[in-house]
Amino acid sequence: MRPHILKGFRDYLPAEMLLRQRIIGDFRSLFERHGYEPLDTPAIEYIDTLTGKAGENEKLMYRFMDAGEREVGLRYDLTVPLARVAAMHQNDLPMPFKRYHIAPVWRAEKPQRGRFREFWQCDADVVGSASSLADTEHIAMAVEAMVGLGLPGFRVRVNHRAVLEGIARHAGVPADRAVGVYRSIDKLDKVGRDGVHGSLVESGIDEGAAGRVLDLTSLDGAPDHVLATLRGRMAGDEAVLVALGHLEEIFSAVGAFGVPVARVTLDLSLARGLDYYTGAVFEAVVERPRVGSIAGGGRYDGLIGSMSGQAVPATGISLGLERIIEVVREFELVTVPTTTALTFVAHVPATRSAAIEAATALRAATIPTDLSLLGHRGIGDQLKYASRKGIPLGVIFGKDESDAGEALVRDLATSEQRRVPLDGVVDAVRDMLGRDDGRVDVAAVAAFAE
RNA sequence: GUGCCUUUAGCUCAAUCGGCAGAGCGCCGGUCUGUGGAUCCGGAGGUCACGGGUUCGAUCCCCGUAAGGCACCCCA
Repeated sequence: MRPHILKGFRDYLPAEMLLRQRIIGDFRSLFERHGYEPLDTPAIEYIDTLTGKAGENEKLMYRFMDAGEREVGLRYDLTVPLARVAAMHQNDLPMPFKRYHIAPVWRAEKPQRGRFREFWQCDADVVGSASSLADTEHIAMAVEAMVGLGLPGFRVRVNHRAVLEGIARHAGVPADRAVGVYRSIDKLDKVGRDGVHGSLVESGIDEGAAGRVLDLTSLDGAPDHVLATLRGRMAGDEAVLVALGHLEEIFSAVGAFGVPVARVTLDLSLARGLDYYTGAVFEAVVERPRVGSIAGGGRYDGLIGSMSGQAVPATGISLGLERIIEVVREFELVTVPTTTALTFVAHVPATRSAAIEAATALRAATIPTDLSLLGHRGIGDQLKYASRKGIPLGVIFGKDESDAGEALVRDLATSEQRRVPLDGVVDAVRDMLGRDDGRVDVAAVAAFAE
């Protein structure tokens, strides 16, 4: 049988893994810095748990029967499993419960750049708080994640489901047509006013309603100004006024988190697909490369209650690892070492024991050390191998030095070399690594001023 | 899921208007007699994605499959 890999699934070779792990590590520390706790859940859930939440997207769900005739599915996102956990463990989780979850999810999409059938999401959610502060913190964390990596040109668009519903209602769109309307106006960016108008009319919305929807959703300007305008137009619609209040709180508080405020915009055309959203929704996008949204999220106050029977408010954000990596690659924002070792211990047959002992001492000192497996070949070949792998330092056990109870510590990039006694190897290595530990080198962060 | 494009050595790409496929880089070996990334010499490696068809003969034409990509749909 010839080796094969499924469409939309990938192997991650070491060079790729080192970059992925670096970024995952960044996100994990970001989440923990904000007081979120780790959670993991099974890849597979009962199909009942997964269905009825994501609307039309469910056609992309991997579902099958397990060997015990149970109908199961691969998780489609990390939010539904969280809701299940929250519903099952309510009494064990002090509310508000803040958790992060970094793990793969599966969707049977047609693959494209930045779009895979197996991909990783990095989620942070708060369960048990209806406060807009939770939503704001998530937006701020998304911005911080992107600023931290130096992503140029990203924007976070923010909207509110109830505002969207209010707009449709005020425009005179029949309730059963509202979802189609959201879908159309979501493309405002892409197809423009005329395009949206056309598709609205085509879907059976009358000209007047289509015009009113467009007038409201394309309101432009500073968020507080737009929100004030909407307040005037929607006076008397209590649900909308409450929602507008939430948006006002978000926009007035986000600056205090230290994020560049210009990156966060109110966009009344933003709809977002997943059916479970009930409140504020957000999405982060970049113009280049064209990989769609790189993060998204929102409030879903009804989801947990649909499983436990007890209403629990919740909100969260999801960072799309693969798409963010696409941007990082496009602009070469992060360089990671090509290998894990910082030193390479070379030796010849006569010095093998001394080399093993030195490697053991280096490892005990927590310096990642590659003990040469090429001791039967010349020192030159061994150093060639080490430098090809990108290991910064070589520790060389030649016959002469070894007889004198010494070894050579060599900087493989500059060829600078020190002869040190055996018990001084660890210190010499530490010292030479100190100047350039060969590790992370984050490129200069792009300017975010606007 | 729909439409279109792509698929030649490990990588990036040539060529053959249907007649036994090439380069650069990389890789392996040697040279350079304890230490490399240079030079020089030599070498391995391709069922031209896979399966069928047309043809005396197909990598090149036709059909199908797979993977990658673009648009749509949707989305991280």
